[in-house]
Amino acid sequence: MNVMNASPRRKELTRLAAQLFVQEGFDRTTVRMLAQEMGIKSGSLFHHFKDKQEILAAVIEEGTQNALMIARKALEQCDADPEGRLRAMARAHLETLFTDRNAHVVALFEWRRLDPAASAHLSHLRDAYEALWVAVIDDALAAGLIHGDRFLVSRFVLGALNWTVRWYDPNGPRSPDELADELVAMIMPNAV
Amino acid sequence: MNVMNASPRRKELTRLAAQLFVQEGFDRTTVRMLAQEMGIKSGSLFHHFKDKQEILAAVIEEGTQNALMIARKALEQCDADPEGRLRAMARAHLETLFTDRNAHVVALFEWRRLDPAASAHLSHLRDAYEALWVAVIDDALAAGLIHGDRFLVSRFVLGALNWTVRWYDPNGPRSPDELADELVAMIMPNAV
DNA sequence: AGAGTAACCAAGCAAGCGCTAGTGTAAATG
DNA sequence: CATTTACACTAGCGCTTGCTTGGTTACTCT
Repeated sequence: MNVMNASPRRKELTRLAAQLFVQEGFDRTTVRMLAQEMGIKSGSLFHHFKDKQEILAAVIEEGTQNALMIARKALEQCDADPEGRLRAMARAHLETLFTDRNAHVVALFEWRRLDPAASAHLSHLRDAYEALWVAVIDDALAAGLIHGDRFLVSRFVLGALNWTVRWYDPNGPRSPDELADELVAMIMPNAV
Repeated sequence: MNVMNASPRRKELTRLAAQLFVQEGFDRTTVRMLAQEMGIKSGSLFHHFKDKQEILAAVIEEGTQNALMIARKALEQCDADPEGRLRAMARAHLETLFTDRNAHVVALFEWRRLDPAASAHLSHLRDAYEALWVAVIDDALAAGLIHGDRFLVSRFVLGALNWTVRWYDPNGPRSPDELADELVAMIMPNAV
Protein backbone atom coordinates (compact mmCIF):
# COMPACT_ATOMS: atom_id res chain seq x y z
CA MET A 1 0.00 0.00 0.00
CA ASN A 2 1.81 3.04 -1.28
CA VAL A 3 0.85 6.33 0.28
CA MET A 4 1.21 8.74 -2.61
CA ASN A 5 1.97 6.54 -5.52
CA ALA A 6 1.64 7.57 -9.14
CA SER A 7 3.09 4.40 -10.67
CA PRO A 8 1.97 3.52 -14.18
CA ARG A 9 0.25 0.44 -12.83
CA ARG A 10 -1.77 2.47 -10.39
CA LYS A 11 -2.68 4.96 -13.08
CA GLU A 12 -3.99 2.17 -15.26
CA LEU A 13 -6.01 0.70 -12.41
CA THR A 14 -7.43 4.15 -11.71
CA ARG A 15 -8.51 4.47 -15.32
CA LEU A 16 -10.30 1.14 -15.20
CA ALA A 17 -11.95 2.06 -11.92
CA ALA A 18 -13.25 5.30 -13.43
CA GLN A 19 -14.92 3.36 -16.20
CA LEU A 20 -16.67 1.03 -13.78
CA PHE A 21 -17.70 3.90 -11.51
CA VAL A 22 -19.41 5.56 -14.46
CA GLN A 23 -21.12 2.37 -15.58
CA GLU A 24 -22.41 1.28 -12.18
CA GLY A 25 -21.99 4.19 -9.83
CA PHE A 26 -19.50 4.21 -7.00
CA ASP A 27 -21.68 2.51 -4.42
CA ARG A 28 -22.77 -0.32 -6.68
CA THR A 29 -19.25 -1.01 -7.84
CA THR A 30 -17.88 -3.74 -5.57
CA VAL A 31 -14.21 -4.34 -4.94
CA ARG A 32 -14.70 -7.72 -6.60
CA MET A 33 -15.96 -6.07 -9.78
CA LEU A 34 -13.03 -3.68 -9.73
CA ALA A 35 -10.56 -6.52 -9.23
CA GLN A 36 -12.02 -8.59 -12.03
CA GLU A 37 -11.87 -5.67 -14.45
CA MET A 38 -8.21 -5.26 -13.47
CA GLY A 39 -7.46 -8.94 -13.90
CA ILE A 40 -6.56 -9.54 -10.26
CA LYS A 41 -8.30 -10.87 -7.15
CA SER A 42 -10.15 -8.60 -4.80
CA GLY A 43 -7.60 -8.98 -2.01
CA SER A 44 -4.79 -7.78 -4.26
CA LEU A 45 -6.60 -4.54 -4.81
CA PHE A 46 -5.69 -3.38 -1.34
CA HIS A 47 -2.04 -3.58 -2.15
CA HIS A 48 -2.48 -0.63 -4.50
CA PHE A 49 -5.14 1.34 -2.62
CA LYS A 50 -5.65 1.54 1.11
CA ASP A 51 -9.43 1.27 0.71
CA LYS A 52 -12.25 1.79 -1.76
CA GLN A 53 -12.47 5.49 -0.91
CA GLU A 54 -8.89 6.01 -2.01
CA ILE A 55 -9.71 4.67 -5.47
CA LEU A 56 -12.47 7.22 -5.80
CA ALA A 57 -10.17 10.01 -4.68
CA ALA A 58 -7.52 8.87 -7.17
CA VAL A 59 -10.02 8.94 -10.03
CA ILE A 60 -11.23 12.43 -9.19
CA GLU A 61 -7.76 13.82 -8.59
CA GLU A 62 -6.54 12.52 -11.91
CA GLY A 63 -9.43 14.14 -13.79
CA THR A 64 -9.19 17.47 -12.04
CA GLN A 65 -5.42 17.71 -12.50
CA ASN A 66 -5.85 17.13 -16.22
CA ALA A 67 -8.56 19.77 -16.43
CA LEU A 68 -6.30 22.30 -14.76
CA MET A 69 -3.36 21.52 -17.04
CA ILE A 70 -5.41 21.71 -20.22
CA ALA A 71 -7.09 24.97 -19.21
CA ARG A 72 -3.77 26.60 -18.31
CA LYS A 73 -2.18 25.51 -21.56
CA ALA A 74 -5.16 26.77 -23.53
CA LEU A 75 -4.98 30.16 -21.85
CA GLU A 76 -1.26 30.45 -22.59
CA GLN A 77 -1.65 29.64 -26.23
CA CYS A 78 -4.75 31.59 -27.14
CA ASP A 79 -5.19 35.16 -28.26
CA ALA A 80 -5.06 37.72 -25.53
CA ASP A 81 -8.41 39.36 -26.21
CA PRO A 82 -11.31 38.56 -23.84
CA GLU A 83 -13.40 36.91 -26.51
CA GLY A 84 -10.62 34.58 -27.56
CA ARG A 85 -9.91 33.67 -23.96
CA LEU A 86 -13.55 32.92 -23.25
CA ARG A 87 -13.78 30.72 -26.29
CA ALA A 88 -10.52 28.99 -25.38
CA MET A 89 -11.79 28.18 -21.87
CA ALA A 90 -15.05 26.78 -23.17
CA ARG A 91 -13.20 24.66 -25.70
CA ALA A 92 -10.70 23.45 -23.12
CA HIS A 93 -13.52 22.54 -20.77
CA LEU A 94 -15.26 20.36 -23.32
CA GLU A 95 -11.96 18.91 -24.49
CA THR A 96 -11.02 17.61 -21.05
CA LEU A 97 -14.64 16.68 -20.31
CA PHE A 98 -14.73 14.25 -23.20
CA THR A 99 -11.16 12.99 -23.39
CA ASP A 100 -11.19 12.17 -19.67
CA ARG A 101 -14.92 11.63 -19.68
CA ASN A 102 -15.05 8.84 -17.14
CA ALA A 103 -12.99 10.65 -14.55
CA HIS A 104 -15.03 13.83 -14.96
CA VAL A 105 -18.39 12.11 -14.76
CA VAL A 106 -17.22 10.55 -11.51
CA ALA A 107 -15.95 13.91 -10.26
CA LEU A 108 -19.24 15.59 -11.11
CA PHE A 109 -21.67 12.97 -9.84
CA GLU A 110 -19.88 11.01 -7.15
CA TRP A 111 -18.14 13.86 -5.37
CA ARG A 112 -20.34 13.48 -2.32
CA ARG A 113 -19.13 9.93 -1.71
CA LEU A 114 -15.69 11.28 -0.80
CA ASP A 115 -14.81 11.28 2.87
CA PRO A 116 -14.20 14.75 4.35
CA ALA A 117 -10.41 14.52 4.25
CA ALA A 118 -10.21 13.69 0.56
CA SER A 119 -12.95 16.16 -0.22
CA ALA A 120 -11.05 18.99 1.44
CA HIS A 121 -7.88 18.21 -0.47
CA LEU A 122 -9.63 18.00 -3.83
CA SER A 123 -11.70 21.10 -3.21
CA HIS A 124 -8.54 23.16 -3.53
CA LEU A 125 -7.87 21.77 -6.98
CA ARG A 126 -11.46 22.42 -7.97
CA ASP A 127 -11.30 25.99 -6.66
CA ALA A 128 -8.12 26.67 -8.62
CA TYR A 129 -9.91 25.57 -11.77
CA GLU A 130 -12.98 27.70 -11.11
CA ALA A 131 -10.78 30.69 -10.39
CA LEU A 132 -9.49 30.49 -13.95
CA TRP A 133 -13.06 30.71 -15.17
CA VAL A 134 -14.04 33.63 -13.00
CA ALA A 135 -10.98 35.56 -14.20
CA VAL A 136 -11.89 34.99 -17.83
CA ILE A 137 -15.51 35.91 -17.19
CA ASP A 138 -14.36 39.07 -15.43
CA ASP A 139 -12.38 40.13 -18.48
CA ALA A 140 -15.34 39.50 -20.75
CA LEU A 141 -17.58 41.54 -18.46
CA ALA A 142 -15.06 44.39 -18.30
CA ALA A 143 -14.84 44.38 -22.09
CA GLY A 144 -18.62 44.61 -22.30
CA LEU A 145 -18.93 41.37 -24.23
CA ILE A 146 -21.38 39.90 -21.76
CA HIS A 147 -23.51 41.24 -18.92
CA GLY A 148 -24.52 40.10 -15.47
CA ASP A 149 -23.08 39.04 -12.15
CA ARG A 150 -19.64 37.45 -12.40
CA PHE A 151 -20.44 34.43 -10.24
CA LEU A 152 -23.85 33.94 -11.75
CA VAL A 153 -22.55 34.00 -15.28
CA SER A 154 -19.67 31.63 -14.58
CA ARG A 155 -21.95 29.19 -12.79
CA PHE A 156 -24.56 29.28 -15.52
CA VAL A 157 -21.88 28.67 -18.11
CA LEU A 158 -20.21 25.89 -16.15
CA GLY A 159 -23.59 24.31 -15.54
CA ALA A 160 -24.47 24.35 -19.22
CA LEU A 161 -21.07 22.88 -20.09
CA ASN A 162 -21.03 20.20 -17.41
CA TRP A 163 -24.54 19.11 -18.28
CA THR A 164 -23.38 18.20 -21.79
CA VAL A 165 -22.04 14.90 -20.43
CA ARG A 166 -25.68 13.90 -20.09
CA TRP A 167 -26.67 14.30 -23.73
CA TYR A 168 -23.77 15.15 -26.02
CA ASP A 169 -22.16 12.49 -28.17
CA PRO A 170 -18.62 13.55 -29.11
CA ASN A 171 -18.67 11.09 -32.01
CA GLY A 172 -21.72 12.79 -33.49
CA PRO A 173 -21.73 15.31 -36.32
CA ARG A 174 -20.82 18.25 -34.13
CA SER A 175 -17.30 18.53 -32.71
CA PRO A 176 -16.70 19.60 -29.10
CA ASP A 177 -15.10 22.81 -30.36
CA GLU A 178 -18.20 23.66 -32.36
CA LEU A 179 -20.33 22.95 -29.34
CA ALA A 180 -18.22 25.32 -27.25
CA ASP A 181 -18.48 28.00 -29.91
CA GLU A 182 -22.27 27.65 -29.98
CA LEU A 183 -22.46 28.23 -26.26
CA VAL A 184 -20.22 31.28 -26.45
CA ALA A 185 -22.32 32.61 -29.30
CA MET A 186 -25.48 32.08 -27.26
CA ILE A 187 -24.35 34.31 -24.43
CA MET A 188 -22.49 36.78 -26.64
CA PRO A 189 -24.66 37.26 -29.71
CA ASN A 190 -23.27 40.68 -30.63
CA ALA A 191 -20.05 39.11 -31.85
CA VAL A 192 -20.86 36.74 -34.69
CA MET B 1 -48.89 -3.63 -0.86
CA ASN B 2 -51.07 -1.37 -2.97
CA VAL B 3 -50.36 -1.35 -6.66
CA MET B 4 -51.01 2.24 -7.63
CA ASN B 5 -51.67 3.95 -4.39
CA ALA B 6 -51.56 7.69 -3.90
CA SER B 7 -52.81 7.72 -0.31
CA PRO B 8 -51.75 10.66 1.86
CA ARG B 9 -49.75 8.26 4.00
CA ARG B 10 -47.80 7.01 1.04
CA LYS B 11 -47.20 10.55 -0.17
CA GLU B 12 -45.75 11.50 3.18
CA LEU B 13 -43.50 8.44 3.22
CA THR B 14 -42.35 9.31 -0.29
CA ARG B 15 -41.46 12.80 0.86
CA LEU B 16 -39.38 11.45 3.72
CA ALA B 17 -37.67 8.99 1.41
CA ALA B 18 -36.73 11.78 -0.98
CA GLN B 19 -35.03 13.63 1.83
CA LEU B 20 -32.95 10.61 2.81
CA PHE B 21 -32.09 9.81 -0.80
CA VAL B 22 -30.68 13.31 -1.18
CA GLN B 23 -28.73 13.14 2.07
CA GLU B 24 -27.21 9.72 1.57
CA GLY B 25 -27.78 8.76 -2.04
CA PHE B 26 -30.12 5.98 -3.07
CA ASP B 27 -27.68 3.11 -2.74
CA ARG B 28 -26.44 4.11 0.70
CA THR B 29 -29.94 4.58 2.03
CA THR B 30 -30.99 1.30 3.63
CA VAL B 31 -34.55 0.17 4.14
CA ARG B 32 -33.83 0.32 7.87
CA MET B 33 -32.86 3.98 7.63
CA LEU B 34 -35.99 4.71 5.64
CA ALA B 35 -38.17 2.90 8.15
CA GLN B 36 -36.64 4.69 11.10
CA GLU B 37 -37.18 8.07 9.46
CA MET B 38 -40.81 7.07 8.90
CA GLY B 39 -41.25 5.90 12.48
CA ILE B 40 -41.89 2.27 11.60
CA LYS B 41 -39.87 -0.95 11.41
CA SER B 42 -38.16 -2.03 8.24
CA GLY B 43 -40.55 -4.92 7.64
CA SER B 44 -43.56 -2.60 7.68
CA LEU B 45 -42.10 -0.62 4.82
CA PHE B 46 -42.96 -3.34 2.37
CA HIS B 47 -46.62 -2.98 3.11
CA HIS B 48 -46.53 0.43 1.38
CA PHE B 49 -43.99 -0.29 -1.35
CA LYS B 50 -43.33 -3.56 -3.10
CA ASP B 51 -39.57 -3.02 -2.95
CA LYS B 52 -36.90 -0.35 -2.60
CA GLN B 53 -36.98 0.42 -6.30
CA GLU B 54 -40.63 1.36 -6.10
CA ILE B 55 -39.84 4.01 -3.51
CA LEU B 56 -37.34 5.58 -5.86
CA ALA B 57 -39.84 5.53 -8.71
CA ALA B 58 -42.49 7.11 -6.48
CA VAL B 59 -40.13 9.94 -5.51
CA ILE B 60 -39.18 10.70 -9.10
CA GLU B 61 -42.73 10.44 -10.40
CA GLU B 62 -43.99 12.84 -7.76
CA GLY B 63 -41.34 15.44 -8.64
CA THR B 64 -41.81 15.19 -12.37
CA GLN B 65 -45.60 15.39 -12.17
CA ASN B 66 -45.30 18.56 -10.13
CA ALA B 67 -42.87 20.06 -12.62
CA LEU B 68 -45.26 19.39 -15.46
CA MET B 69 -48.23 20.90 -13.62
CA ILE B 70 -46.36 24.03 -12.61
CA ALA B 71 -44.95 24.58 -16.08
CA ARG B 72 -48.34 24.15 -17.74
CA LYS B 73 -49.99 26.52 -15.31
CA ALA B 74 -47.25 29.09 -15.83
CA LEU B 75 -47.65 28.92 -19.60
CA GLU B 76 -51.41 29.38 -19.31
CA GLN B 77 -51.16 32.39 -17.08
CA CYS B 78 -48.28 34.29 -18.66
CA ASP B 79 -48.24 36.81 -21.48
CA ALA B 80 -48.46 35.34 -24.92
CA ASP B 81 -45.31 36.94 -26.35
CA PRO B 82 -42.24 34.70 -26.78
CA GLU B 83 -40.15 36.64 -24.29
CA GLY B 84 -42.76 36.40 -21.58
CA ARG B 85 -43.20 32.69 -22.19
CA LEU B 86 -39.46 32.05 -22.04
CA ARG B 87 -39.20 33.94 -18.78
CA ALA B 88 -42.24 32.11 -17.40
CA MET B 89 -40.73 28.71 -18.19
CA ALA B 90 -37.41 29.60 -16.57
CA ARG B 91 -39.20 30.87 -13.47
CA ALA B 92 -41.43 27.83 -13.30
CA HIS B 93 -38.43 25.55 -13.61
CA LEU B 94 -36.63 27.13 -10.69
CA GLU B 95 -39.84 27.30 -8.68
CA THR B 96 -40.46 23.57 -8.87
CA LEU B 97 -36.74 22.83 -8.56
CA PHE B 98 -36.59 24.47 -5.16
CA THR B 99 -40.03 23.82 -3.72
CA ASP B 100 -39.72 20.10 -4.52
CA ARG B 101 -35.97 20.21 -4.24
CA ASN B 102 -35.45 16.75 -2.79
CA ALA B 103 -37.54 14.99 -5.38
CA HIS B 104 -35.81 16.82 -8.20
CA VAL B 105 -32.31 16.21 -6.93
CA VAL B 106 -33.18 12.52 -6.80
CA ALA B 107 -34.67 12.67 -10.29
CA LEU B 108 -31.59 14.41 -11.67
CA PHE B 109 -28.88 12.38 -9.98
CA GLU B 110 -30.36 8.98 -9.20
CA TRP B 111 -32.26 8.40 -12.42
CA ARG B 112 -29.89 5.65 -13.48
CA ARG B 113 -30.77 3.53 -10.44
CA LEU B 114 -34.27 2.98 -11.83
CA ASP B 115 -34.95 -0.42 -13.31
CA PRO B 116 -35.80 -0.40 -17.03
CA ALA B 117 -39.57 -0.70 -16.55
CA ALA B 118 -39.86 2.29 -14.24
CA SER B 119 -37.38 4.24 -16.33
CA ALA B 120 -39.46 3.72 -19.47
CA HIS B 121 -42.63 4.88 -17.78
CA LEU B 122 -41.03 7.98 -16.28
CA SER B 123 -39.21 8.86 -19.49
CA HIS B 124 -42.54 9.75 -21.05
CA LEU B 125 -43.25 12.25 -18.31
CA ARG B 126 -39.79 13.70 -18.72
CA ASP B 127 -40.19 13.96 -22.48
CA ALA B 128 -43.52 15.77 -22.11
CA TYR B 129 -41.80 18.32 -19.91
CA GLU B 130 -38.90 18.84 -22.27
CA ALA B 131 -41.32 19.22 -25.17
CA LEU B 132 -42.78 22.27 -23.44
CA TRP B 133 -39.31 23.77 -23.34
CA VAL B 134 -38.48 23.07 -26.95
CA ALA B 135 -41.75 24.69 -28.03
CA VAL B 136 -41.01 27.85 -26.06
CA ILE B 137 -37.44 27.95 -27.36
CA ASP B 138 -38.75 27.54 -30.89
CA ASP B 139 -40.99 30.56 -30.48
CA ALA B 140 -38.12 32.63 -29.14
CA LEU B 141 -35.95 31.59 -32.07
CA ALA B 142 -38.70 32.39 -34.57
CA ALA B 143 -39.13 35.81 -33.00
CA GLY B 144 -35.41 36.44 -33.34
CA LEU B 145 -34.93 36.87 -29.60
CA ILE B 146 -32.20 34.26 -29.42
CA HIS B 147 -30.06 32.42 -31.94
CA GLY B 148 -28.74 28.92 -32.42
CA ASP B 149 -29.90 25.34 -32.76
CA ARG B 150 -33.20 24.61 -31.01
CA PHE B 151 -32.01 21.49 -29.20
CA LEU B 152 -28.66 22.96 -28.34
CA VAL B 153 -30.17 26.06 -26.83
CA SER B 154 -32.77 24.20 -24.81
CA ARG B 155 -30.19 21.78 -23.48
CA PHE B 156 -27.76 24.52 -22.58
CA VAL B 157 -30.52 26.39 -20.79
CA LEU B 158 -31.82 23.31 -18.98
CA GLY B 159 -28.28 22.43 -18.00
CA ALA B 160 -27.62 25.86 -16.55
CA LEU B 161 -30.92 25.75 -14.66
CA ASN B 162 -30.56 22.21 -13.35
CA TRP B 163 -27.03 22.86 -12.20
CA THR B 164 -28.29 25.56 -9.85
CA VAL B 165 -29.24 22.86 -7.32
CA ARG B 166 -25.51 22.47 -6.79
CA TRP B 167 -24.75 26.02 -5.70
CA TYR B 168 -27.84 28.19 -5.32
CA ASP B 169 -29.32 28.92 -1.92
CA PRO B 170 -32.99 29.89 -2.28
CA ASN B 171 -32.87 31.50 1.16
CA GLY B 172 -30.09 33.82 0.04
CA PRO B 173 -30.50 37.43 -1.08
CA ARG B 174 -31.54 36.56 -4.61
CA SER B 175 -34.98 35.09 -5.24
CA PRO B 176 -35.47 32.19 -7.68
CA ASP B 177 -37.41 34.52 -9.97
CA GLU B 178 -34.52 36.96 -10.10
CA LEU B 179 -32.18 34.10 -10.84
CA ALA B 180 -34.37 33.00 -13.74
CA ASP B 181 -34.50 36.52 -15.10
CA GLU B 182 -30.71 36.80 -14.95
CA LEU B 183 -30.35 33.66 -17.04
CA VAL B 184 -32.86 34.88 -19.60
CA ALA B 185 -31.06 38.20 -19.75
CA MET B 186 -27.77 36.43 -20.30
CA ILE B 187 -28.91 34.65 -23.43
CA MET B 188 -31.12 37.50 -24.64
CA PRO B 189 -29.16 40.69 -23.93
CA ASN B 190 -30.91 42.80 -26.57
CA ALA B 191 -34.03 42.97 -24.44
CA VAL B 192 -33.17 44.67 -21.17
C1' DA C 1 24.03 -15.77 -4.01
C1' DG C 2 21.26 -13.40 -0.90
C1' DA C 3 18.23 -9.61 0.54
C1' DG C 4 14.60 -6.74 -0.32
C1' DT C 5 10.37 -5.54 -2.35
C1' DA C 6 6.34 -5.16 -5.34
C1' DA C 7 2.54 -7.76 -6.77
C1' DC C 8 -0.31 -11.21 -6.30
C1' DC C 9 -3.53 -15.17 -4.30
C1' DA C 10 -6.76 -18.21 -1.42
C1' DA C 11 -9.68 -18.13 2.29
C1' DG C 12 -12.73 -16.13 5.06
C1' DC C 13 -14.60 -12.91 8.87
C1' DA C 14 -17.90 -9.68 10.75
C1' DA C 15 -21.23 -6.66 9.48
C1' DG C 16 -24.82 -5.17 6.85
C1' DC C 17 -28.01 -5.78 3.05
C1' DG C 18 -33.01 -6.34 0.87
C1' DC C 19 -36.68 -8.81 1.73
C1' DT C 20 -40.02 -12.60 3.62
C1' DA C 21 -42.92 -15.12 6.82
C1' DG C 22 -45.98 -15.26 10.22
C1' DT C 23 -48.54 -12.78 13.80
C1' DG C 24 -51.23 -9.11 16.36
C1' DT C 25 -54.65 -5.50 16.44
C1' DA C 26 -57.79 -1.85 15.72
C1' DA C 27 -60.91 0.11 12.52
C1' DA C 28 -64.01 -0.38 8.59
C1' DT C 29 -67.43 -3.35 6.17
C1' DG C 30 -70.91 -7.07 5.27
C1' DC D 1 -71.76 -10.24 15.08
C1' DA D 2 -68.45 -12.06 11.78
C1' DT D 3 -65.20 -10.86 8.34
C1' DT D 4 -62.13 -8.25 5.94
C1' DT D 5 -58.76 -4.67 5.42
C1' DA D 6 -54.90 -1.64 6.68
C1' DC D 7 -51.00 -1.26 9.16
C1' DA D 8 -47.77 -2.49 12.23
C1' DC D 9 -44.71 -5.89 14.65
C1' DT D 10 -40.77 -9.67 15.55
C1' DA D 11 -37.51 -12.63 13.85
C1' DG D 12 -34.42 -13.98 10.78
C1' DC D 13 -32.89 -16.09 6.07
C1' DG D 14 -29.70 -16.03 2.44
C1' DC D 15 -26.56 -13.32 0.41
C1' DT D 16 -23.10 -9.64 -0.45
C1' DT D 17 -20.20 -6.27 1.27
C1' DG D 18 -15.41 -4.08 2.31
C1' DC D 19 -11.54 -5.57 4.07
C1' DT D 20 -7.86 -8.67 6.60
C1' DT D 21 -4.70 -12.34 7.10
C1' DG D 22 -0.90 -15.17 6.03
C1' DG D 23 1.65 -16.81 2.60
C1' DT D 24 3.68 -17.26 -2.36
C1' DT D 25 5.92 -15.75 -6.64
C1' DA D 26 8.90 -12.96 -9.52
C1' DC D 27 11.90 -9.38 -10.19
C1' DT D 28 15.67 -6.03 -8.93
C1' DC D 29 19.74 -4.56 -6.68
C1' DT D 30 23.91 -5.22 -4.24
